[in-house]
Amino acid sequence: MTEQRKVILRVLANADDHPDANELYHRAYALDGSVSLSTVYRTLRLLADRGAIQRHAFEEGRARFDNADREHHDHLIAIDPGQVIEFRSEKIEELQARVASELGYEIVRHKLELYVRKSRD
Amino acid sequence: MTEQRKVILRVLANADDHPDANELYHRAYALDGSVSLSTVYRTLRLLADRGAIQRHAFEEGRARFDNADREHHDHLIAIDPGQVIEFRSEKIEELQARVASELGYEIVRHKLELYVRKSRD
DNA sequence: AAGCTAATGCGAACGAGTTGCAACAGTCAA
DNA sequence: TTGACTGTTGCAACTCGTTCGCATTAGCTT
Ligand SMILES: [Mn+2]
Ligand SMILES: [Mn+2]
Ligand SMILES: [Zn+2]
Ligand SMILES: [Zn+2]
Repeated sequence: MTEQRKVILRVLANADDHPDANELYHRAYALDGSVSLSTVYRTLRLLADRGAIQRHAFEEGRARFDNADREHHDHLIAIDPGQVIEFRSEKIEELQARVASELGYEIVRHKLELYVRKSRD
Repeated sequence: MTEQRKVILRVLANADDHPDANELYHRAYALDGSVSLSTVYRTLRLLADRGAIQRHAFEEGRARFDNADREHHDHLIAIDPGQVIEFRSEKIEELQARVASELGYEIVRHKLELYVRKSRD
């Protein structure tokens, strides 16, 4: 376990938003100037492959990351400010499983993203 | 309306899968050698901005396109062969709206993708 | 302390998509 | 038929997030 990985892991653990690789790099670099962007990318890939963190590809190119070991949840993305809100609907999860099952499949993973704006009423 | 756009539109209309830009380029080029990849990209963006076609970003980088004027549906993606199956669940749509509404938002668009494998039983 | 392995920083390469630009095609008015 | 105007094209060069090759280095194990 190298120093760089420790720092990146610490930054990830303390993140309560959904930072992208570059943002994580800057936060890590602020704590330890020996962290490079390459290593951030490599570490993120490693952790995502192991399932230790979650990689999301919202609608804007770069990937954003969810810190470790959270229970499953889906995302509601406010379009104007780009804010990401988490939610979980047991009923939706259940219905998804039913849809898949009726077609002869079982769900391995899924992605549900609601792009929203504040409702005016 | 140029010849190139006519060809690209024809290819799109005849596509019953979810081809990416490069695949659409090859299909169009086969019909008319004067179609370039740039024009395919430009035409796809134009059509997507107008809402005439749908752009999807499944989990593999490049965008895939749904041909025109279909009613809304979501996707079930079989992992092994990469096959894409369409479905629509009125109940899920409804629950999504409710979740958003309870948080003070209204849905502008959403993305629901189920990554599945054939269930063995 | 030596040796081995795995991880690092750097810069170059990648791939999907976009863009600047000069050539070109349609459209319409004279 | 000509000419001018406008929008579209192909091509090559670019962008941007991410990955890779490689020589160097850090961290274990002995
Ligand atoms: Mn999240
Ligand atoms: Mn579809
Ligand atoms: Zn879910
Ligand atoms: Zn839907």
